[in-house]
Formats: sequence, C-alpha cells, structure tokens
Amino acid sequence: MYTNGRAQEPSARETVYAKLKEQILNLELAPGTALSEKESSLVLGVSRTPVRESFVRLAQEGLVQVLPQRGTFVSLIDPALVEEARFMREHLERAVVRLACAHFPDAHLHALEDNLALQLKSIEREDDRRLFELDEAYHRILFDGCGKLNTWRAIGQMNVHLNRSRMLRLVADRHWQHLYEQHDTIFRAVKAGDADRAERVMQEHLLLGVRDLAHLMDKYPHYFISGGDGKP
Amino acid sequence: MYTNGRAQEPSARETVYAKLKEQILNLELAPGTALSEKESSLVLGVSRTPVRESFVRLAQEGLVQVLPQRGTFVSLIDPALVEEARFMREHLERAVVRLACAHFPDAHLHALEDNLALQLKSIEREDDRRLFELDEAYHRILFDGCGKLNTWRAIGQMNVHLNRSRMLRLVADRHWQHLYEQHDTIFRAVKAGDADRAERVMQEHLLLGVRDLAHLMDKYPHYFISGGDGKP
DNA sequence: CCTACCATACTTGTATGGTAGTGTGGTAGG
DNA sequence: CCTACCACACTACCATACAAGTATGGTAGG
Repeated sequence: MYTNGRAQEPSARETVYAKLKEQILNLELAPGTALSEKESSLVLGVSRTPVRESFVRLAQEGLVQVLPQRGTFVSLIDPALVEEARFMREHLERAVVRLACAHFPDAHLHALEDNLALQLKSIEREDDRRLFELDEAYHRILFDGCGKLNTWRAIGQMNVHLNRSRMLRLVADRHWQHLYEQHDTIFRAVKAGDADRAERVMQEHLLLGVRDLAHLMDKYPHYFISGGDGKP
Repeated sequence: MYTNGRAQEPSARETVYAKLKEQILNLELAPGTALSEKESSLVLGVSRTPVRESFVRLAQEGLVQVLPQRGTFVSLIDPALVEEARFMREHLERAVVRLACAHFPDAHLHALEDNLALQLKSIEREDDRRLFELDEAYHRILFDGCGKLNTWRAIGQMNVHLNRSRMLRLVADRHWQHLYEQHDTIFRAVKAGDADRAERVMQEHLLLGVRDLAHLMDKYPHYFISGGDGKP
C-alpha cells in the first residue's frame, strides 16, 4: 500500500482544466484568442475528450465562449462582470471582516501573520505573481476563519474576471506597498476587534482593484467587450 | 427561412443538463441517489457523451459527486452550504434592495407588481411549484433593476442548495401568505424609497428560508451530510 | 473587374469501443 | 460457522470515428 489512498493522481481532465485556466488568468491566453479542441489536445498530449470537458467547465465559468461548429474563444473581459465582482466582494468581505473582529481562531490569525511576512518577502523580490497568490490566500484565510469558505469559493467564480483585469493592471502599475499596508491594517483591526475600522479599510482595499479600469480599457481595447470585436 | 435564425434547437447536452438539474432540484432525484452515465443515456435516449458532459457541469455546481471508477451520486444536502447561501443572499440582497430604493426603473417596478399579482393567483390555486418560480423571478427582477443580474447568477450557484432544502420544506410546511406579505412590503418600500424598511424586511424574509432546517435534518436524515451515509 | 458559387478544410457535436479500477456475491478452505 | 479469496459485473475515464455546420479561397460566369 505504498500509493497513499488519498493521493490519487489527477485525471487528464483535471490537469488540462487547471492548465488552461491558469493560462487564461495569466493572460498567456489573451482574451479573444481562438482555441480548438484538436489543437489543445495535440499541445497537451491527450485526446479531445478531456479537452472538450475542460471547455465545458470553462464555459460555465464564463472564461471561454463556445460557438457550435464555429470555434471556442477565450472570453473578452466584461467590465460589468468586473464591477459586479467588486460589488460582491465589497459587501461579503465587509460582512466577513466584521465577523472576524467578533471572533477569529488563533490558528487563522497566525496564518494571516505568516502570510503578511511572505507578502513582504515577495515585494522585496518584486515577485508579482507570488504576491498575487498571497493576496488571494490572505482573503481566503479571512473567510475560512469565519467558517465561510464556501462563500469564498462562490465569489471565486466571479473573481476570475476581476483577477484578469487586475493581472492586466499588474503589468503597468505597481502599488504593492499600498496593498500590503491595507492588508496589515485589516489584520491589526481584526486582532484588536475594531470592526468599524476593519470594514472601512476593506472597502477601500477592494476599490483599489478596479481603479483605472477605464484606463485599461483604453489601453487594451481589444481585450474588452465592445472595445474591439475580439477577433483581430 | 421558417426556422428562426436565433432559435437554435438546443443541443442534447443542454437538454440533458436541464432535465437532470430540474429533477435534482425537485428532489425527484433524491439526495444520495446513484446515477450512471449508461443508465441516464438509455433513459434520455442519447449517447453517453452528452450525459457525461452534463455530469461534469453538475459536479462543478456541487449537485452531483463523481467518484472515479465508482459511480456518480446526487449530492447530499450540506447544511453549511445552505447556511452560507443564506448568508450571501442576506448581505447581497440587503445591499441591492437599498440600491433599488435609491433608483429603480419603472419597467422593473411594473414587473414586480405583475409578479406579485401572479403570486396571489398561485396561492389561490395552491400551486406551490409555480409560486416557487415566481419567488425566484421576484428576486431576480430586483437584481436586474439594479444592474446586478450577474450577481444574481453568481448567487444562483449557491442558491440551488438553499432551494433544495426549501423544496423539502415546501412539502410539509405552508406559510405562503407570510411570504407574499413580505414580498409586498419590500415592493412598497422600494416604491416609496424607504431603504431602512426594505433592508430590514429583506433580512427577515431570507431568514424564513432556513427556519426549521434542523427539523428537516431530523425528519430526512439520509438526505443530509453526516445525517445518514447517503447510500440507503 | 466584380459577383456568385462551390469544393475544401476547418470547427464542435455525438456515438461507441476499449481500459483500468472498484464493489460484490459466491465459493473453497479453515 | 466464519474467513479469505476470486471471478464477474459494474463504474467512470479516455481515445477514436463519424456526422453536421461554418468560414474561406479559388474559380467560372457575367
């Protein structure tokens, strides 16, 4: 019994799905890019079936758009979705951070603290991708500590759209220090149980994510809906 | 050109997906029920492929659980998921109804009014399924009128779990009049722009959906996680 | 030169066969 | 009677073949 019972090797579908999703979120597969079941299957070394099933999943998340008998395309960024993702996060995270101020497990508090330390390291190294991951993890810990992990997962499906625009912004603008300070302030407010302060900073923090969206739409018009037709 | 250009006949996958999802939400396919690609394909008169792809979609929504090489099962109702769905709706719908009080299009206001009239009709006819649909439509109109339709859709993925427990409750308990009165009160508060009142009633309204959850878990233990093992 | 048509090379949708892993019931052995 | 084993039926996973719709480039006709 040397193969651990829980350590199932991931299915082809899962690996393909994860790979494609990562590439879309990283903008390695730019919005509007044409995909094809056959081509992806060749590139990834599997048959069309797992690729196709990944497309189904990605389509349900709104990351790709499948046009029958015509093709599959990486979805253009929809500004409405970005804004609504911010809207959802604003109201849900404000509520969660208030909960956290009332009661938050020590283990999760330590996790936040460790996370913040790693954020500093990433800023020193100018490792933006890593900082991005840590940012996600930070907020996840907040939800987890309040027993609202499923809520975080539900947000996730909208969040991918917000994250694509944030990734776009990451290239040009670098405001890491500000981001860290907000995270740190929220952490200390939670620790001190200062709900009003935590909620206020959280709201500001989430506004940061959509700042300059209009500027981005101007700079990369063909990445957005009704900016270009998407097929260059 | 008698076949309308927009009226694409739905794909097999779409019809299979819709059918299965409806049956799961109606509890015609009870939580814990074993499914199988082959059996479903025979019943629905299609091949295994569209069935399989429907399973993938349903699995992503958490409505079924696929265990490789073992089987596919209708998910048990997770009380944590139900509660978090309520949590999400509470905070998002409170925010939305406040927006609605500040500004709400006349067309949507009329739609709410019509919807309420139909609710009354459904209550007279004791048509619970129809009332359930109208309830969903009512809240959807609220989000739509505030330009937050995508947010409603995102809620939808959590909402299915809440709705299954509500459907379970519908069988035994019938509190339709109360539900209608709350809808009507919210409508009038929106019309009058009374945000505080609207928000308060909305919060109460959403609490109604999870009342007696413990009672339901007691009555149908094998429908819930850790109530029974799910495979009777 | 311009237009209409059509062969062709794509695309996704569906069906089916083979593979590997899993649960189960019957059976041989203690 | 109880236990260990094993053949078998069943599952989902993946690969592949076929079908049907779509965009495109070349060509024949005006």
